[in-house]
Amino acid sequence: MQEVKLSRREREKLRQRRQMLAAALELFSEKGFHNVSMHEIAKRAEFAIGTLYKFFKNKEDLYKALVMEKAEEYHRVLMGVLSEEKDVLTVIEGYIVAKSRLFTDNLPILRLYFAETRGASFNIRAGLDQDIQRLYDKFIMRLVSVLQDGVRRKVFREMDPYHMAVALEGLTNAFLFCWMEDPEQHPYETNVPFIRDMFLNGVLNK
Amino acid sequence: MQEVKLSRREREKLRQRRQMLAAALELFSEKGFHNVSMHEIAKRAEFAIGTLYKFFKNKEDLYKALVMEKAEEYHRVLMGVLSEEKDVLTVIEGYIVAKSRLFTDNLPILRLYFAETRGASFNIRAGLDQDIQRLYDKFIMRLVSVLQDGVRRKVFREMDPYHMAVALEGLTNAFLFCWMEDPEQHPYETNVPFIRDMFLNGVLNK
Amino acid sequence: MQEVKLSRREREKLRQRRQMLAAALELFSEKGFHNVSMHEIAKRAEFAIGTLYKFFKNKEDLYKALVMEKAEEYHRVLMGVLSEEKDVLTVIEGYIVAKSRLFTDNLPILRLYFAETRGASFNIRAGLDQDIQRLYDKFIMRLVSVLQDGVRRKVFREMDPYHMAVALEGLTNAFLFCWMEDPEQHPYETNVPFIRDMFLNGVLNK
Amino acid sequence: MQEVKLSRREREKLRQRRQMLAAALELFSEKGFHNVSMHEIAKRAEFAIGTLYKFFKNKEDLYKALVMEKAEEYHRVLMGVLSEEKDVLTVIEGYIVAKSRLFTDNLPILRLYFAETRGASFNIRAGLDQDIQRLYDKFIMRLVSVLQDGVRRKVFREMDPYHMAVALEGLTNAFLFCWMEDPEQHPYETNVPFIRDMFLNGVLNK
DNA sequence: CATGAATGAGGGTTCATTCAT
DNA sequence: AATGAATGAACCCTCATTCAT
Repeated sequence: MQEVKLSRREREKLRQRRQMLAAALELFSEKGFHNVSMHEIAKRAEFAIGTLYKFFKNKEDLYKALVMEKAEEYHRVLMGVLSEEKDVLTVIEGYIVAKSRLFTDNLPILRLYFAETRGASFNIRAGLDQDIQRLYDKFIMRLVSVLQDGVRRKVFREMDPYHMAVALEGLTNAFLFCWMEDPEQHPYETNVPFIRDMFLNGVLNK
Repeated sequence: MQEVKLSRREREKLRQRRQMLAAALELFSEKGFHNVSMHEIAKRAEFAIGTLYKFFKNKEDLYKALVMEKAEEYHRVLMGVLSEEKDVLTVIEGYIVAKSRLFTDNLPILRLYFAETRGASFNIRAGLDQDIQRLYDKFIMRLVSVLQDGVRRKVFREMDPYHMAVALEGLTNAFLFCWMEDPEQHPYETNVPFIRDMFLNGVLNK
Repeated sequence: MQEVKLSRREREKLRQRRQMLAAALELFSEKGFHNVSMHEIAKRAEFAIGTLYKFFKNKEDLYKALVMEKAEEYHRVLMGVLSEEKDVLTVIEGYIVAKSRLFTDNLPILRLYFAETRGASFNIRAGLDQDIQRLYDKFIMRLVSVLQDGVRRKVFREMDPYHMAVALEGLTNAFLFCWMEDPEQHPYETNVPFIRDMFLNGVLNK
Repeated sequence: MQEVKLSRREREKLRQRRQMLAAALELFSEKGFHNVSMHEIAKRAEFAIGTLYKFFKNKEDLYKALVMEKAEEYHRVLMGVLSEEKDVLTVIEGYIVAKSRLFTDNLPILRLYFAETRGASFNIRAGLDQDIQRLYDKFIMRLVSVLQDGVRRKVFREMDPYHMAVALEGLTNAFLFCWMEDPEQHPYETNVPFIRDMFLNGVLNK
């Protein structure tokens, strides 16, 4: 929508920015934040180092932009799925499928994403943590409300829907981690139904 | 037992080593591997930088020693629990309890532990990854064999025990992460039974 | 000739490089490789340490560049003299004169040069040794062939021309060392004819 | 003579000192002054580092002791030869032979010796230079007086005997350097007569 | 406005030397 | 007297960032 309004100059800028972020993503996911230099990024993106600094005020800022951008994309996709007006079970399955696909399509960013949302996020000083956390909390709240709805409709047992959400997150992440480590051995097609059944067995009203 | 044999000199050495590792753990878990300097660690441990290098031949070695030491301790504890000669359900519950306690008692090291066993560890070049991975693989295999036994005894449904293990890991980790982030909100006492029920509902033979 | 083509930028670069090498030469010849720090060189050359590393990838590289540059210059000059189409005696005398002048004009580099062509250069790990050695070997072979020519033409006695070359080198070096240590006492004007006579008395056909 | 007076304690001390110097010589001549650590020397000599420092107040002192000891030995030997009551020609030949033998027997120390008396002696700060220089000057003066005597006796031409000495030094060193670099190619047996003839042709009265 | 040369703080590491035991 | 653990100054080098062109 708003894209219509962009001048040629602004579009060009955006293209350059994307190019830089893409180069940075490649390098960061290959070698990690601290093992990549700004010069390296500039070179890979085919810009001068000074130009890089015109777009991002420092290395941390670049990193944050990179992770946030992807986090927002994920957020958008997953929130979209959770907001569909379908019955709970379909929504849940849809969520599992969508998340799996997200992983499958974006392997490189995932290490970064998890490095930040989970555990090992001391790479980067504060700030980023909070922004991502906020996004993630919003998402969890949405998931909780979907599950709560399922409880209200007696599709699920009487359980704390927050716990249910945590369980679902744990199950999906665990299998997707397996897939990340060895895609052949743990294919998408086996994981998705297994996660779904495992989850539903734990929560469905008998 | 063997400690009786240690000379005063050796005991002193061990005490120093522990002091250094403790200082390093504090700093690494506060700021991450790359944001901590050897000088900083030496200072916090109250030794000269040269003394630090007498104990650990370089920064990576120190880090590896730190993480491996803890990993081996966890491995020992959890393997012990999984090897008890009790019925499967008791063993599983015992495992959940033990893992919870391990987390509860060792919060600082956990970020490091997860940074290494899970995804985002480009912090350290190879080597460590592999050693820890090997330990973790061994543990998973033990867990798989416990679950497989449960399947054979018809306690559990006919399911791939590896998948079951992944599911159990996913559930425990997810709840323990929650606890890590906000211990008050997600107390140990609520988490353990929830994890257990969630897991068992998914796998028990009806 | 080719200098005409250099852009202002390139000329500036060259000037800086020369400045750094000059500073390094001063310091190295004052205190030796190991007693000079890169910071010291940078400071004396009036550049930041980082700039120094833009030009030379490490300390050894800088040292090697310094020594090789001069070695090549000497090589060029002396080879030139030995290649002139004159009678052997003139060429030999020309060589003695040229070598003396080279010493006289480049006192500081000489200690380095001798440190490398002669004996005591464990300062620097391999590599340089070989490159310089190769250059020096080439030069000696040229000298040998000049002397051999003299033997063929019956100007010199029937002697091993390699031995003659070694003798000539020994004589020139010895006198030039004396001059290096005390230029007043052992002036160029007395040394040159003495070296020539001494050498010729040893080799001339009577 | 004075050794008779040494107590057992003092003899033991001397033995230790020699052991340390021997270890240091091995290491220095293998790797050069700056690439050998005091710990390394202590270890090779099989003493504690502290004991090393009881004998030599610092690394430079150890180095100086090492080089001076050998220098004095050489000095003694060569001065002895030059002081024999024989005719000049025999003395000169004796000197060439003795010097050759000294080289042949003490290859390891030679690189150090030349590093200090010639050219590349910035390894060590002043002090050593002067002491060795003084010794060497004494020796040269002795050589000069031997040669002067030859001139007086009309064995040699009317030449500056100092120049003659320098020439003799240059010739012997050059051939001995060749031998150092490739002992097979430049054997002692060919070098000695060549040096003698070369020198004598330059100086003998016809 | 894009560029990339220049900067220098700060990191990991070594090793000569001291001193309590 | 002999020891060797402990020290910390100083080294080489990297890289995020700035700014004149």
